[in-house]
Amino acid sequence: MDEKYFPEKIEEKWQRHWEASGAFAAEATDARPKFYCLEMLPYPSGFLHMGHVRNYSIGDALAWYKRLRGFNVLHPIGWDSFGQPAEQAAIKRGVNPRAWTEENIVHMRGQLKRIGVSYDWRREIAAHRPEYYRWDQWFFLKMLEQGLVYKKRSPVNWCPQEETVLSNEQSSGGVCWRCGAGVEKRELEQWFARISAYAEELLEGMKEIEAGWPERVLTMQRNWIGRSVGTYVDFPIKDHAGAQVRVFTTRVDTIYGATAIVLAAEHPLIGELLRDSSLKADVERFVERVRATRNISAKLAAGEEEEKEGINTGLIAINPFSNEQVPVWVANYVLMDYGAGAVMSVPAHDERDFEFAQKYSLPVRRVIERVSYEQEQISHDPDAGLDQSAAMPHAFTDYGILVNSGDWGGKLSEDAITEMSRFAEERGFGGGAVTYRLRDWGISRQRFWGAPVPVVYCDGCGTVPVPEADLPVLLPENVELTGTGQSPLATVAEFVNTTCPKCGRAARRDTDTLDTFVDSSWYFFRYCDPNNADAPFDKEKIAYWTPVEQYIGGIDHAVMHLLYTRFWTKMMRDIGLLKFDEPVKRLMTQGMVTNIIEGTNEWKRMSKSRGNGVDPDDMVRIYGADAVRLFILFAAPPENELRWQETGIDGAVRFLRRVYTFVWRWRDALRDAPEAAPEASSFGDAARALRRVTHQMIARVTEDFERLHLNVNVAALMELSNALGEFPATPETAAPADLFAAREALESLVVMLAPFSPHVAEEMWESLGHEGGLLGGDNRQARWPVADAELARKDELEIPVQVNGKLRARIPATPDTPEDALREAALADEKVRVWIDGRTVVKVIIVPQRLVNIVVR
RNA sequence: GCCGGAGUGGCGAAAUCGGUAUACGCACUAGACUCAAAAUCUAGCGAGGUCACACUCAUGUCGGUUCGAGUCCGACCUCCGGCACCA
Repeated sequence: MDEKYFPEKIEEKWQRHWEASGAFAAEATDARPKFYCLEMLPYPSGFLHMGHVRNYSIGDALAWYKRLRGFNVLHPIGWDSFGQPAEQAAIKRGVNPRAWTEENIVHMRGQLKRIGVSYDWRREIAAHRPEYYRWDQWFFLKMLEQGLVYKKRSPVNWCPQEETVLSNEQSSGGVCWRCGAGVEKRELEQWFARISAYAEELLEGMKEIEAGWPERVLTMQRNWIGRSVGTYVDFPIKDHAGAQVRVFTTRVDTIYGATAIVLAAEHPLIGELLRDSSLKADVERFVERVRATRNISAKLAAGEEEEKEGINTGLIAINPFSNEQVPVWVANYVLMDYGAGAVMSVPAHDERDFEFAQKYSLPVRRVIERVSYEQEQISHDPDAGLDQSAAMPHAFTDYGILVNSGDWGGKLSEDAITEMSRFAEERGFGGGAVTYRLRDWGISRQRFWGAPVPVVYCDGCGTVPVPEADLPVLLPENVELTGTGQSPLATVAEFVNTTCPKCGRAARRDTDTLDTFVDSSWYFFRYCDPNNADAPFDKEKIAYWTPVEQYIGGIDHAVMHLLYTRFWTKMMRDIGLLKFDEPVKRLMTQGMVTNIIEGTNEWKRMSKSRGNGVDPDDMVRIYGADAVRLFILFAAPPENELRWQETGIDGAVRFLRRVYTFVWRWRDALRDAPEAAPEASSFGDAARALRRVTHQMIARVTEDFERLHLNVNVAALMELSNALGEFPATPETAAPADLFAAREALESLVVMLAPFSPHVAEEMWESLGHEGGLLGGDNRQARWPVADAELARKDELEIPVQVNGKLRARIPATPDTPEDALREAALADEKVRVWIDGRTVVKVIIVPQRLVNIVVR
């Protein structure tokens, strides 16, 4: 140990020590309790940014804490190394995506090591390596076998910028999740994973993780799944024997108000039923126009709503409840892929139908009234007192009481919905139904830099899965990438042309690759057994390590990665690979790291293009990794936005330097400190006070670690350091009991500092006379200090005294002062007397060890 | 529009249960050391009020419950995030 704190020297030394001693290596054979601490794996863009540093500092603090508490901690890292940026770099700059990716990984791995994150580097994985992606392909085949993956032609989201299909989750809000371009609709044949089959379970499963996941992530997933309970009703079509239109509604109670049936433009019945109609041409022209405008959702992205447009098909549907005849329309506001692709239009009770009816002068018929006293009275004669001629200014969408609804009049909406639904079922023209907004996950991409879809097309045998033994289907080298919107693999004859695994004749390979979110859906299972060549992982090993105790990452994956991985886990359970339902017990979503944009007062996420980025390497060079990490964890609670202010790092450096100086000053004297705690009576007031703070802070840091209140933890460490600074004994004059108290405080401080600033903590620990490091080779033990509640207890208290809830005085007491004595002392206090003299004391409330409140009148 | 979350000093923030509001840090001010600066150390730092006390006010606003509310309940305001023709 040098006299002065030189981070660069210390940090290099301990990084080497950790690597050489395997300090962070974990095995599934360990007898200690396990803890799986996971951070979202980075995309190897080439450079670590402050958001990464924050993410990994949070995870690392927890990993260190758990290790020091005696847990066997799995803390791995890897690379989400397939994906667009590599391909874009290839197209724009002609680089080789594999070489580009590998170089980036090398650079970023170096950066991570310089920050000193405690990963078990032996477990490092990268999605773009065949040893990894062959298992993506393996899962694909398993799912194909189970019918959980299928191919279908349908309108899909197309990013014109990246020239590929996107899933619904990746085009949420009408824009590409990565590049922000407005997404178009295209009709294409694509592979889908049947996530919708798990909609109910994904919703139900949230109960299990509710306590450990942030409310907003659960809410976002709940909304995304979009469960909706309603009724479907079949409307027969007049003059077309057997033909009928199915509609879905959550408000079957309003069905007597239906004045039209409205179909989505893509509805299959349109072509079928209009064959002989004179309106055929008009309707078809309209349908074409709607489809064309749907291709551009940039408007949608801007939050604009399209104007409702429709056309009457001339067809007539019959309301099975009222037998009324209503016209069948086609309109742009009805979506084909939700519910039944058709709705009953009830202008009086639905805003959208109302707007549509206004435009096309469709009748508005009120069938629900607000429940009021008057309505109660007329409920025997439901249609009495209704002014049907009165124009409604807008739709009435609340529940209420049915009117003008045949035999159902007078019923409350809630009851009518249940009863009418049952009625429809009994009569065979409908029934209760649950629909979900969640649609299947499109997993094929027209891109090069991904895992090839392991499927072969044969003229004789059709679609043939690649046999497991032939995996991996290798991504070819040296492919020219032009970015034309075609799957680049289609241009590689040696790749495309193959033989059919079934009949052996010439056949063609599928030229799409898998969504990178497939890679990230199961990567943390692979960490448990990263080199397995026979299976994605050994079942026993993942049974030991998973589920993940704590997952840490950005909120941006709330309904992408975090939904897919839950689905993937359930799928793996169903094919017998594991035995639980939810992969992640606790989730923490860290806040953004922002920096001010020069010349403004706007704080925005750090980014190179905005010019407000801060390079972690620079910060480490100037302040040291320990100070940077400490500052990041101290500056704000982990889930809040963190505004980058470099003056704050100075504070962190000052604190580390102060602690370092304490160690330097005391280290020699402490060698003479007694091993065991001396008699209680031998401690002086100052030593007792120091021990009190020490044990109070141990208790606080330990509790707050469980809640990840890391910023408060750092504050507690600073308080402990302040207490050490105020300790009047000096190394030269200290009595044995003083030395004991000082060592206890200093060692507790050093150990508790390790999760935040591990290098300097190791250095100080060594300097205090300990060998082998904090996680010590053969000497693996739980070094986290244990709080002694007795020692933490104050022996002299100042009890606040309130009069009518207002603070008026403080009286001295001890923890065992009896209540009677407290009451007496409070009532006798001079300052209190001023407020109670001449009044009647009604009662005195005493909260033991906390306060006295005198109630007077 | 619907669904979530949050409003506390100049700033980042703290306050398991309702029990001394503002811990810890940053910035700032003054002092010590120094020829000087930096670094370090010491002290101060919610607002009003006072020589100093006392006292009054203060956790977005208004009301309620309670001996006592940053914390619980009701209404409202503002900000942030998500979804968005989902029938």
